[in-house]
Amino acid sequence: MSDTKAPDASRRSERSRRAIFDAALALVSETGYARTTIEGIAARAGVGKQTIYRWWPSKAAVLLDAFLDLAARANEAAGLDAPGGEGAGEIPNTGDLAADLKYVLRATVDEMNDPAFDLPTRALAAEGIVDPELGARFTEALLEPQLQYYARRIEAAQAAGDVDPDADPRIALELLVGPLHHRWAHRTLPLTHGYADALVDQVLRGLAPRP
Amino acid sequence: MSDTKAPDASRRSERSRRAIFDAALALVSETGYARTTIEGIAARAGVGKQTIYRWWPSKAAVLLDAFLDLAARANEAAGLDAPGGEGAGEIPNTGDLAADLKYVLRATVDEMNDPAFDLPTRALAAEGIVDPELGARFTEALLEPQLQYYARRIEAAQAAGDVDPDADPRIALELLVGPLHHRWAHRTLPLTHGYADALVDQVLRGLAPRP
DNA sequence: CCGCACAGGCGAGACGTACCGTCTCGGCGC
DNA sequence: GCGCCGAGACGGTACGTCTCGCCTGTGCGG
Repeated sequence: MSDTKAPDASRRSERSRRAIFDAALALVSETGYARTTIEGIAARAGVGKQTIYRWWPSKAAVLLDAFLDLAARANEAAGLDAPGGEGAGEIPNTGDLAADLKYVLRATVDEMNDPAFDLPTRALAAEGIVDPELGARFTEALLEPQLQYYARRIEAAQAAGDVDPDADPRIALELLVGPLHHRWAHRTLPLTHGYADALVDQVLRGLAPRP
Repeated sequence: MSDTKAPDASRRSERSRRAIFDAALALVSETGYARTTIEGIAARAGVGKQTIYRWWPSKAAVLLDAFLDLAARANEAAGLDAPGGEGAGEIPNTGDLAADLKYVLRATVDEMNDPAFDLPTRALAAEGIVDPELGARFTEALLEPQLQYYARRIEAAQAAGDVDPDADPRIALELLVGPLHHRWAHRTLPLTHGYADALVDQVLRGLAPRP
């Protein structure tokens, strides 16, 4: 109904799929997203253009899948659930909420300052802002799982009595992540570890249990 | 040195400049930013392509200037001076900080839910995320003046003893604006007046003066 | 203060290039 | 042998540059 024809996924070439991901990520990091073309990806991957058009609706969709594949493989290679990277994992719970959050936010700051992560992420975020469908996939597959880690850590802190049980964990988590993304997106001020720490301290003050 | 040739701005046609702004804004709101082309703007404005390429480096730069021009004229029409935000002005100071902030954040929520504001802003924000030079102009001319309104209102609250004098107004303001932009950009959850209110309440709890 | 001369911005559109998205081939692997 | 594959031709669109005369604002000389 929606598509006039559906390709047979069971006969899909895994070799081509991976080659397209590699080529896409390489071209974006080398020449930038804007100058990366589908024809260029196809040529670099040694693949026919139709093979890309058959499986993806847009250049951004290719890059998103390439990014997800990269994250999945990174997670897998990292063994189990060692935290830190963008594939990331659960937020540590040492019992010191402030320290745990600072650890994670500092890691996020480092990622945002790393061009290898920064450039493709900017391309995807920008496309997602304008294209609701792609943005939904981006949010669902990459952003929201990340946010849930914060939610669970904050709920654990509530259970431990470190955070006001009446506080909304969702708002709390957005208070941590929103300002960081804001500085990153609009480049208003530099992203430093000191900023991450100050942010955590200020937010936590508002989350303290009431007497 | 930077440009091989600099056009003579004193001989510039004001009529063409305005026609280009009008055409750009009309086309973006009618057909969307992605489908808006420089050739289309030129044709709609009754202007040669070269006239656009002579004065602007990119489609996004045209739209940014058109947006700024629109804001400037709106401000002018709104009465006095007070340069800065698109329609905005100084944040009211009724003595009730929470109420004042909720008023402004609710207005921001309304703007973000208004397609006439939402669509072109998304286009500019997306372009600014990817293009540092355009992003800097966007931030400098539109975003930062807006943020300064918050800074001044928060500093006034500090002077009045409603906010901890040790709190950093910059971080405080990002705590208000960051989460809002985050929801807007990534469409994670709906933007409502209730959310704006909850945000203000939570942030203000962390800003209360200490005993 | 006026009118003439001209540099240069103007509308229009031709031009070569790049990439789009579609389509059509054999060929080859599942 | 079905259908995905690599390869690439194809028409279409928009890019950014360029080349026309036309026309207008600026500045000079009277």
